[in-house]
Amino acid sequence: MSVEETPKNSNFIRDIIDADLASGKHSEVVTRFPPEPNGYLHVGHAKSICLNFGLARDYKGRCHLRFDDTNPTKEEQEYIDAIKEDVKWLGFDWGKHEYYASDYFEQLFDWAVLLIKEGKAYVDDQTADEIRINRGTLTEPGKNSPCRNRSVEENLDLFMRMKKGEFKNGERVLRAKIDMAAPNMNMRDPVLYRILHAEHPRTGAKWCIYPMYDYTHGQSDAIEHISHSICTLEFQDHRPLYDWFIENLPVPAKPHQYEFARLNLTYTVMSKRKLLRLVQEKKVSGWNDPRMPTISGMRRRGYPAAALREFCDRIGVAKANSTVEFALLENCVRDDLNRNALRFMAVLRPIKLVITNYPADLVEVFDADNNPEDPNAGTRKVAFTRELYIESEDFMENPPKKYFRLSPGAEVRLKHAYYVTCRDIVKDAAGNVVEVHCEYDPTSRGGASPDGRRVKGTLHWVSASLGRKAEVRLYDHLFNQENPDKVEEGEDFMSRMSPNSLEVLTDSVVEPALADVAVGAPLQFLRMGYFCKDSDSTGDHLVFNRTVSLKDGWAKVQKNQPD
RNA sequence: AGGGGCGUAGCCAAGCGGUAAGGCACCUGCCUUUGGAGCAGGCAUUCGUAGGUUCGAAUCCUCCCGCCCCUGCCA
Repeated sequence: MSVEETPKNSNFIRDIIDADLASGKHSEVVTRFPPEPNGYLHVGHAKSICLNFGLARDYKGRCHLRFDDTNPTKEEQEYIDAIKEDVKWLGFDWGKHEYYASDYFEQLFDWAVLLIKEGKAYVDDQTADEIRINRGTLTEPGKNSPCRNRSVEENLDLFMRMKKGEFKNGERVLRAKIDMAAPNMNMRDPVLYRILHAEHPRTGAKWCIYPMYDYTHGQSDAIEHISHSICTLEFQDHRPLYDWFIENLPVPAKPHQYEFARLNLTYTVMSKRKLLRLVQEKKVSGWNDPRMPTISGMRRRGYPAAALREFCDRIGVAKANSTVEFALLENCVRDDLNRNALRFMAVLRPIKLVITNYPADLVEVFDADNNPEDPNAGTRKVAFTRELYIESEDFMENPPKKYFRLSPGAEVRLKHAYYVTCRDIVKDAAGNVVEVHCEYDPTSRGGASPDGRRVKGTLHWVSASLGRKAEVRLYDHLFNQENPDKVEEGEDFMSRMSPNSLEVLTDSVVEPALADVAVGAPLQFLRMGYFCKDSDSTGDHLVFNRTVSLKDGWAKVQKNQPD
């Protein structure tokens, strides 16, 4: 790279790291991705994963995977397993650096005892309501707890008894003694420990008091010697508290927290709480429903991991709240799939096409390229017969201007095969066209004619007798407006769910070779979009998910035409 | 005057005192056995607003305006 060239992924965090490395403040970069295992990861987490692991990769440092498991009432082993699978699938490797905040419970407890001994923490007997009321408001200072000046001995005794399980949930908490009048609410004697008689996925019944996030995160960073602790904007106000613990405890390192704006995407919601509701209220089939913005949903939908990584690179990292258009994500997906998806022909909504001058018993086999973008992808054989299926939208009895597909008298090319001209149509009693009768030009074999005449329309097709039946699932946005949270008084995002987010086609017909493709492998159904075989497929029932449609130039032509 | 942040094109986003990168979207052409892909071109006289400093300001200073976050024993 030439010196005057700007690094393409420049962002403020890289600037900070460059400065820290140059000044000698740090000699290596150690980051961490710290999910709470209370739900599945979504594309917003992908941004954080790519940022943290990407920094570690580029600066030859390391990135830890650390589960923030301090609240056993919400966390589950299922989520831990799913998170690990998703990070791996995204293409990142934490090596041996898999940690849990719960690994540090003992140390955190000892440090809490130290704070008590130094008069910097106290046990509070107030109820949750009393604590809330006495915290004050944004414009008024809080009131000191009546327990604030307990003796060290009494605090120690009470805290030990909390640990031993002598009190019920909510009866007491341990609080830091900082400043009830601080303008930053986080500094008004924050709670360090609460009593939770709950089984923890990893520590079982060992503890009945659990540390709060604020008391846990920075110290965990320090224990792991994290150099740059990166989190989202809403934690900016917590940074003074993060620093307070680092300054007041004998921690082995002094990590620093930096904040960036979380990802928002149009036409979807991005909070685990809301996604959990969609799952619990059965609005979707599960966390990995292909319509979900979860990493597992996108994987099942057929989004390549590389496309997600590319997306995260392209959106950048900054501090301004922003909402990225879904179209950018789709562009990344198409860009990857165009290069890598194997092409096949599949007729989603079939209508029969009969070639009246083609022998009834003849089967011709043509070579079809598997990927015109990649000569190394080779070719496959496709069988051509007198009766075929074509896409019903590829025939119009009374076509509008610029429609260059099939219509009475019009000639089109059947991809890889022959030119055919529509000579007749057959309708049912209701007047619907059920068959299109054509004549083919034997000299156009392979898809080009000796006279070089121009045939603009090219249609995909599947042999009626040799094709396989298939179910095809078409997906659209889960929500019908860009920002699902922008609702009237008394409504919430659930009221903006789209009724058209899933369309199931049960009469599709596909090339027989599609029976053998692997679940999840990237496919393009010519002219229709990118697809992948779904895990619901069985030996005799094929199911395909539409990953994303192809860009539709015809739709644009129609849109820009008056009438 | 409660505190903390942020305002560069329709959407992201570089830029860090020397005269507005890049991507997506959109628009034009060309090309095409996918109306896909590809190729070429277009798209901010101006950086929330108003002043100031300077030979020179998106970059520095001041005022104002707008938006986001914070009163869990969630993270």
